Order: sequence, then C-alpha cells, then structure tokens
Amino acid sequence: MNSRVVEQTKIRRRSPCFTCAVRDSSFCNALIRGDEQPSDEEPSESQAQLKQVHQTIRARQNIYRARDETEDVHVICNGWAFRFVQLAEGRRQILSFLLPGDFESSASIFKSHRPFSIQALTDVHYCKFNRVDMQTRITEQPHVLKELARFWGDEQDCADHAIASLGQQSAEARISGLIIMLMERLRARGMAHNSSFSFPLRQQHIADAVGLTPVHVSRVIGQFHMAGIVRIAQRQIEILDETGLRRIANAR
Amino acid sequence: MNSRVVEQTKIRRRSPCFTCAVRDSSFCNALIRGDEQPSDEEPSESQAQLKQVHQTIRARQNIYRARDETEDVHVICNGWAFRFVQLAEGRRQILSFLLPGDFESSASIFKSHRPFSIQALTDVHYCKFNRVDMQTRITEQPHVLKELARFWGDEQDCADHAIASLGQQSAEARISGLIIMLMERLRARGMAHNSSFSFPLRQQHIADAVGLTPVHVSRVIGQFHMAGIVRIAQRQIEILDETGLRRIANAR
DNA sequence: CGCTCGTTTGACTGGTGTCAAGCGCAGTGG
DNA sequence: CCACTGCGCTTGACACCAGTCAAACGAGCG
Repeated sequence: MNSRVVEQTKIRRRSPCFTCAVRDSSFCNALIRGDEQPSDEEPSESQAQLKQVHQTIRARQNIYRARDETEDVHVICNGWAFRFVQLAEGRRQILSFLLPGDFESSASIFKSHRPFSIQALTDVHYCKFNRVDMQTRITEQPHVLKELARFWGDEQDCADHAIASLGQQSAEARISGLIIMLMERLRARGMAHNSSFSFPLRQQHIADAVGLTPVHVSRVIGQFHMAGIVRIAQRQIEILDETGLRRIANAR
Repeated sequence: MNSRVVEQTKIRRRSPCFTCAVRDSSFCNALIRGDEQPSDEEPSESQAQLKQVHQTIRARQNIYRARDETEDVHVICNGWAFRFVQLAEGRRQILSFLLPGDFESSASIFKSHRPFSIQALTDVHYCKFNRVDMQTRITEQPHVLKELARFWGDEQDCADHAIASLGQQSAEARISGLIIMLMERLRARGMAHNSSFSFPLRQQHIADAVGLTPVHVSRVIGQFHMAGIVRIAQRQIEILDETGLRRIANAR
C-alpha cells in the first residue's frame, strides 16, 4: 500500500498532523486527506476550507465546559482526557475516556453545546476543527460520512457496554472490564507493548467511571495485585494474567 | 402552517404512514417526505427508491436478535419495544425503550449487525426500511442528515444520562428518573394527558433497565404508592405529585 | 376450578459506602 | 540538608442499601 505516501503529500508538512502517531486510525485522517477516489476535482479548494487549530492544555484543566456555546469540535492528538458530567455534592460520572485520535464525541459535530464537560487527564495536545466546515465536508464527501458512521457506531457500542456493566456487574468485573477496554483501545493504536502500557488514571478516575468509591476501588485493585493479575505503579500498568482478568470481567 | 397538507400529498394514501399518530415528530417524516425545499427536481423518483415494509409482532417476540445480519432498519410505529443485551445466568440489561416514532438506533443505519437485541414489550406495529436505500437518501439529501444528527445527539444524551444514573444514583432516584423520562418522551408525542399515561412495563422491565432486582423495584414503587407520588394500575400510571417525583429523581 | 404470571412481603445476607486514621512520596521552602 | 505540606493510596471498623430466598396473594384466563 502506498496510500500512506499519498496522504502525506496532502497534509501540509508544517502541520502537527504530519507527524501524528495515530493518524492512520483516527477520523482526522479521513477528514484531512480529502476524497479518497483519485479524481480531477481540485482537492486543494475544500482543503483550504477546513480550519484547524492546535492547542496544548495542562492536566486537570477543562477543554470544554458543559453547556458552553462553541464553534469547535475537539480531537485529542496526544495524552488522555475524559468526558464527564458533574453532579450534586461533588459527585461526577465519567462517561468515556478520550485517547489520542478520539473525537470528543461524534454527535458534537452537529450541536453547538453539549451537556457534558471534557477535562484533560494528562497534559493534552488537541486540535479544534470548525464545526460548520466539518459539516460541509461530511455532506460533500460521502466517504467521510461513512467513516464518521463507523466511529459513531463504536461510540454507541461503548456506551451500551458501559450501561450493561454499571447495571449488572460487580465491582471487580467493572474495574477489570475498564482495564481491558483501555488495553484494547491502546493496542489498536499501537500504544501498548507486551501487556504493559501507560496508565495515568488515579483511583478516583476509576471510581468515577465505574460508579464506585475510591476506597472500594483501592480494595479491589489491592486484590488484583495480591492475586498477581495486574501491577500498577508509576502511572504504568502491566497485565500479568490477561486470561484471569478477562475471566473476572466476564463474570457477574 | 400548511406544510402538513403538503406532506400528506407526498405520502401515498394507501400507506399506514398516512395515518401515523407521531409522524410529525419522527424521523420517518424527514425520510419519506423528500426534500423540504420546493424544488423542480422530480421527487417521485427518489421516493420510489425508499422501500418500506410494515409489520406487526406480538408482545414478548423479538424484532431483532443480536448479531444477526439484516438489510433492514426498524422504526416503531405503534406500541412499545426495548433494546437490550442478554447476559449470563438469565440477566439482561435494557439499554433503551423504543416508543412510537423511534428508530431502533440511528447507528443501525450504517451497520448490518448490532450487538443488542430488540423485543416488543406490547404488541408492536413497526416498519422496516432498507438500509442501503436509507444511506443513499441521507447522502443525497443534506436536510435528512441534519435531522438524523438531531436524533443521534438525543440518543447520546439519553445514553449518557443512563450511565450517570446507574453510576451515581440510588434506587429511588433511578426509578423516578426512568418514569420522568418516559413521561417527557410521551408528552412530546402527545401521548400523555393530565399526568396519566399508558405504562405497559412489568416491574421486571424496570429492574432490568435501572439495574435492580424486581423485588427491590416492588419495594420502591410500594413506597411511592404510599407517599402518594404515583399510582400504577392496569398498565396505566398516574403522576400524583410531579414535583415530589422530580425531587427524588434529582437527589442522590 | 386451577392454572400461570406478576406482585408483595418478611427474614436474612452480603456487597459497597462511610468515616477516620495513617503511610509514602514528591514538591517546596527554609 | 531537613521540616512541612498536600496528594494519592491503603486499611480498619462499622453502617446500610440492595440482593437472595421463600412464601403467599390476587388477577386474569382457559
């Protein structure tokens, strides 16, 4: 396949996207590289319409605050972020984790304000696309819509999985399921090697994601440690017994 | 507004859609009526392409079984259905309830098989659209895509709400939240009058939707009865104290 | 009349939350 | 270099919400 070469020539060399580590698996790719079919219509024209701005933000800062109006849609280039809702009495629910190449959410492309917030978990490098430009790109180029639909289906599957997990599974199963999901998503990006990968989550984040208290998360992770299933240290995780971990995740 | 009249002329009088009670608020409307803008392009041509088949199914029958290949996308015309995943040991999680005018899920338009099943809760009258036809309709008519995006955003909001509810709320809050959500969705369709509406859910359905056991659902609903907040009987519900119900739904 | 299905109720159990204290470590400033 | 501090994690004691098991009831229906 030399499609990669073709893509590179279409992305301006000055753009940070030129060196993006996850470009091949991200939606940006379809967006930026223009129409896949070799055609004679000038691609540079619609190319110019797609404004994007790259930005950096420190850990714990909000990338988007719920219900704010914004013209932009955010894509994570580097680092981890998460989508969440803030509830009464300091409680919050993490709705999803955003990894490099992830959209804040594909539905955001069509809405100027959303009910959730987005916060950087590590230092994050992200990219803002103009929403209206994106919409025209999607209506004009059917293959971009197709690609978007794929992301959107994946998002729904993740959401449905979270609902089933929260509704039906025990604390151990929910936590191990979260670890497995993150592992698989990182593997798909080539960001996990020999069952060991970056794991910047605090136990508070895990708790907010799976609907438990940090205290109980600590107990469960402690069990996992003692059973020799995982090892978490220095913001890194190592999966020592993937089979065992999956068994726990699939049990009630 | 005489747009209603215009629409009627575009829907063949023989079609069940002609007398659909929720047509104005459903996605079918945008799909069937063709391009909104008065234009000279012949609408009858693309009209003919959109195959739809109407069907009826008894309560408790499955409309779709998880992971089956299908060429169709389903829309509920009449009655209630629900989307669910079946888990080990007879457990199941209800992911969402489908009311008249609802799509099985907007992401289904782009995928030939999905991880969830759909079951009729009451006797259901539904409509099958051909998926590929639908896709071309969406790519060809930008306003249909816009409309679809609206549904899709609503779906995400519902899913996010369910996640937050399951993760952070007490049994009382989850159950009252479910009742309120159904009430509001029925009101939007003109299917709820003076805080009283059809409520075909068994307590088992409520339990499977909010992640509790039927026994505990019974206890909570019993409390609601005794507190004079709602009255459920003969598959009908009456909201006696909406303020109180909302207070419970918003508390932890 | 005697099914079946859905609901209710009681007694008891257990998983998870709450509260509180202590530990280790990194950063910071003297 | 050392105290001080804050953050994240761990641990223990105890409380409580919700699950489990079992029995009984009522309504609809053949």
